[in-house]
Amino acid sequence: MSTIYDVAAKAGVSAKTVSRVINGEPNVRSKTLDAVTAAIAELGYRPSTAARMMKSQRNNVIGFLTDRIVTRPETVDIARGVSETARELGQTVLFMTHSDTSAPLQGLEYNSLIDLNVDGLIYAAHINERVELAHTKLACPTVLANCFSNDTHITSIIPDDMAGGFLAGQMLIDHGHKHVAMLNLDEKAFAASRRAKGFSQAFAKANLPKPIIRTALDERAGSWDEHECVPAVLDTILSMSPRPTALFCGNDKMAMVVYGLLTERGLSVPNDISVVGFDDYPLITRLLRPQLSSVAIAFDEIGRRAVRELMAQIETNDQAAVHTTHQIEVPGTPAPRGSIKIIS
Amino acid sequence: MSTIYDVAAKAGVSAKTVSRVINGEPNVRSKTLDAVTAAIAELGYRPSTAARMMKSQRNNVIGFLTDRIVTRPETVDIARGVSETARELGQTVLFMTHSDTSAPLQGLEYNSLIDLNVDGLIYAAHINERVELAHTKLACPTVLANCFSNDTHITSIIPDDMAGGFLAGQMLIDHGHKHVAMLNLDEKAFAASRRAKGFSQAFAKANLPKPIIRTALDERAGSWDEHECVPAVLDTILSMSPRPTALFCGNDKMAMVVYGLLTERGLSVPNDISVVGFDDYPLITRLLRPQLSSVAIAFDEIGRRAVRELMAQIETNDQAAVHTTHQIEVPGTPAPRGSIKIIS
DNA sequence: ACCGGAATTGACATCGGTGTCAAAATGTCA
DNA sequence: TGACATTTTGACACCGATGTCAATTCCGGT
Repeated sequence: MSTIYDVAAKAGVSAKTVSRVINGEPNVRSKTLDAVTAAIAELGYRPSTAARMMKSQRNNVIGFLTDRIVTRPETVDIARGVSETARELGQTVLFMTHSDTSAPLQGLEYNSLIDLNVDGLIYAAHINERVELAHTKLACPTVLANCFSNDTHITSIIPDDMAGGFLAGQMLIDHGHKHVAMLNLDEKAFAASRRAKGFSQAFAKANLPKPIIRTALDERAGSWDEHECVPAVLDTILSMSPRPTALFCGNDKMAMVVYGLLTERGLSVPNDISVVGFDDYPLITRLLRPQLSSVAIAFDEIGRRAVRELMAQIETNDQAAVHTTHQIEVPGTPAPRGSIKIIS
Repeated sequence: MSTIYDVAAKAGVSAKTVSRVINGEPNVRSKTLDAVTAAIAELGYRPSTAARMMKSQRNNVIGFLTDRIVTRPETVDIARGVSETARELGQTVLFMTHSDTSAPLQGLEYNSLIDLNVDGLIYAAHINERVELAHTKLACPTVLANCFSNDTHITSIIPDDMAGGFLAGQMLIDHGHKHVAMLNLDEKAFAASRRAKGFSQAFAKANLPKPIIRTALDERAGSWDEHECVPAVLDTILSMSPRPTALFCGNDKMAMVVYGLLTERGLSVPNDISVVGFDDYPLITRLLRPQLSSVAIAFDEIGRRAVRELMAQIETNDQAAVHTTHQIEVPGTPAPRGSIKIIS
């Protein structure tokens, strides 16, 4: 690999002048500029990032730390948004996944990122909930994505689950549904409870009866379980009278399970009952028959906002001040499809 | 951030001695060692990677470039394997996704990685097929994951699709199936054709009739299409006599669509017909009812092998030689579940 | 041709480490 | 205790870039 000195020698100028050309500084005679440019092209020269880093202290590298990458479309989409926006802003992203998820901003991977001298860090969780941060003083500017902290100094970008739940409800109301039920995830979880709340609000606002809301939580396992809880709760709902005309599931995965259960019970979607999911995960919503209606959360947009917020922090070099709103909510979009029947 | 000189001053030794301690070099008096260690601890000193990089030329960083990260469980699993193995070997991984997928080892992201001075590079494709490499001379040691090149100098780690297809066939044979059909992806694609070939071989080896193999390819779109092609081809297969007792789908996504189509036609899985997928993508195989039988490809293992091969290359510092086998095939595992009926 | 001020350019120090090699300290044995 | 081998340590150059500031060149105006 050729260095700035090779270029300087070849162009018959000093290293500093080459440096000027590279960085587009003014006050370089056009003849000199041409000679240097030619030498650079001829040698295939690229400035060493290492040396650059050492001087400037700024690396143009931001870290992206996530609690889980596997099977989590949320984090993948956030990562894509981060990656694209970072590219636009001339930043490089260093992706890492926590091996030990017990503490968000600690551990091997966190230290790796700090050691690599990232200018800033984005921490993304696979589920929108509050995280406990051990450090009171962070090692670098930090933005949270899809999770939040009670520390008001830290900016976080989260999906607007309440508005999302509202949209799901509105979608059903728009199709003429009046008596509906929700099959919720763990209602003690932040995101799930907010979705349920928004869902209810849509019906309240339309002066319709309060929807039935049930949780399919396995108390022991701490999560919903497609083998026992969901079938049981589903049967309870189906046996109600009047039977709800539509079912809002806590997320697309649960909706997928519900499709199978309804088929087993001889009920068809949407003729016998309409179904709505949440997340709009294409692998599920597009491949199910009929296609599943859902509410899309723009996780890539969450990633984009996170990068922009982070860069703003890095540039002002002042984490504490500036931000009046330290919690930014990104809205969702309704995606109505064949799984909702129109009731006239 | 404190530097090696701060530590040296605090410990009352020279910078070089501190350097010796950090790198665990021999010939340091234990008293000196203690003093330096204490000073390091007290100052919370961490060596600057930038400065280190500049000297050593080795960064302990490897690049991971992928053609697509979105909705592709394959690449995600490869990434996980890479990430974990790299950690074990003390390497840091720099993840990047191609913005322009036209050429595998070119473009903005490729240059970023090279500029950041990665010691080596892993290129992962979302589909196992041949890639055309523009460079004859690579900028750094490179290993391909889930794709391969005709250049025998380049090591590639790929799934054994043929053996996988064989396993799918064997799984059906073990359950007593004799007349079966395969609903294949694009048969001109490398992976798809190999799966079909392995599938046929299983029946040939068991002296059973050759399975029916059909492609659900939309010629214009260049890929299979769940709205027209799959239903049409499925109907053709279902109207055959004798009707096949089982259906091997080119991948799990197609199997998921087939579930919906069979339900629409009043057929139930597995009582009326058995279904097998490929990839064992948990989101699909576990959530469908009945759970989908599939063949799991250990993509994380592909990632692991890729890192190990890459490190071997970096250490011998000799890309061309050493490797007699430049193409390593990772086998799959059958995952039989409720979607296969036992025929006695 | 000469002068002053602005535009260009280059010498050199610097960033934070590591390699080299010589100097200093220590240990061993007669 | 002195001679010599061995261990331990530090001074200094260097990696490849950029910031500083002084030296040089260029230019128009007299």
